[in-house]
Amino acid sequence: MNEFNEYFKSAFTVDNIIFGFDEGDLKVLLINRGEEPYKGKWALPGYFVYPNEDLDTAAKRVLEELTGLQNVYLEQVRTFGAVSRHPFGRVITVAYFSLIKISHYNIQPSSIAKKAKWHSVSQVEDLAFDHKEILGACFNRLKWLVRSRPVGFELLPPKFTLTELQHLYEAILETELDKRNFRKKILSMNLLIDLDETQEGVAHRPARLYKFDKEKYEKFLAEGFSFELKESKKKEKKPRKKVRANLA
Amino acid sequence: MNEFNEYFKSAFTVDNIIFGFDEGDLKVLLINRGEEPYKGKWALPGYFVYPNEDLDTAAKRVLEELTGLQNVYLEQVRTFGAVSRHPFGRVITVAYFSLIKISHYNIQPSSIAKKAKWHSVSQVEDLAFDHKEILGACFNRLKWLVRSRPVGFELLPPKFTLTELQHLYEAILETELDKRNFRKKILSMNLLIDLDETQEGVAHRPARLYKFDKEKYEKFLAEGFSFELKESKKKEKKPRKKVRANLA
DNA sequence: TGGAATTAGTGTAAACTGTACACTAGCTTT
DNA sequence: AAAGCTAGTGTACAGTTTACACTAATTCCA
Repeated sequence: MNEFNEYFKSAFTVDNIIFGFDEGDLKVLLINRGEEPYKGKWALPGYFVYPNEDLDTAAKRVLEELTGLQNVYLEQVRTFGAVSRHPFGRVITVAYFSLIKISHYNIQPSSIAKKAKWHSVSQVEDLAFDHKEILGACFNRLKWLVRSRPVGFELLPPKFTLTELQHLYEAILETELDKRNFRKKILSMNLLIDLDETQEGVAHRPARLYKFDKEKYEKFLAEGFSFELKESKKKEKKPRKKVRANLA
Repeated sequence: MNEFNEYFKSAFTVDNIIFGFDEGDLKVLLINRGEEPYKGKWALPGYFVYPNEDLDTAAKRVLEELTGLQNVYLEQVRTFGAVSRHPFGRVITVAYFSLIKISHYNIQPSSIAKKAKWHSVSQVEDLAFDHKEILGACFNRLKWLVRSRPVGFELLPPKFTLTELQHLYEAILETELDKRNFRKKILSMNLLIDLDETQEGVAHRPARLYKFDKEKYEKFLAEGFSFELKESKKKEKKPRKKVRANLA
């Protein structure tokens, strides 16, 4: 297999876009570049893939070195490999994103982590390389994902209010949602556990706290449910005969 | 930038899964491997990415060498890079798929193309490497895609009947569809041009022929319409005030 | 040549889902 | 005790999806 290394000798990396949610805003962790090219610019966290390391493993390593976090939601998005995307040579990058609970994030002692800072996704401009495009692709995938599966919880603290959850969806989808319809829909998934607790220290009526029923969700997944946000656990109303599937 | 080539020196390839539609069945073009490893097994078409070649370009090259076709629908799906996916060394592969009109395909004179053969997607078993998994990922993406955008036409000849179109959707979605509902939905997209022609040489009532209105579709896309299959061109019924977006 | 065979083509009603919309409840602050 | 703030709740209408069965047009064959 000596043709290996003849055709492709360039650098191979992963970028791991780290999303968080804070102050009602979707955030992304960016690194201030300390070296050329693009010295001083903000860039997405990433690193080379080691020869004996799977891609997912490399992405997790990037995350952990930056945040100390493990067991985090991770999604591969797309691979960017335009010939001239790096001015110093050919670099091919597999883009991932991670969803973390920003409250669990502690700045790490590594030199790279010290250069990291949260930015509002909506205000990011002018990143190094083609990182703006990569961020856009990841953000779009996240938008799609949040409509398809209950991943929003990955970004919230374990206990949250429905209003917080709604603000999260609004931040990701970049739209306003109707409060009553949102609650109806979310509660109809039957994946929230009402903790029978309320907020404390707020200067108004305190809201109920909920947590995500991860066990139930994973049971559903294991049973092969596709689990769109659409699906509602209805109680066997009129079981009308269904012989054929239909579109959309 | 001498760190290049220190971390990652392995092979970098694209696979391009070529889908076609024939005899009411979704087909995939597979190559019979003439060499180790997996000699004699069926495999997905793919090749190394050249150093000065974009990923999409490499995928198009793979397609063209095999089929002679250009300007074909191409979609990047996912990158496969498990350490041990190739027994002879580290190989990272970006998986693409292409949708071609099988009637336009002519066997090419190259030696590789002579080893290519169409297989029913539903009957594929036991491919080389992790190609079964790659095929599965591409097929799933195609399923999603066909519900989101009118790409099915890429797989049909320029003139087709509604029944042919329905069979295509059924093959991709692996389900039966209701004839009347399917027609209603497809026609409500307003993207089919009724050619005022009918089939010839069939032993029953001939069906009307349609073609896909590509110009109209591209105009919509350019205007930023998301264009889900769901969208129907309704004629401004009761324009009820809408102040807020809602979920799903 | 007429009837059998085959596929094309068509509408409606009921169920379900999505959307718009406004008031009361409960807590804190002054 | 009133003002300020956010939580929490239901209903009606519009739109979409689904189930379902007969007539129409052509060829084939006896």
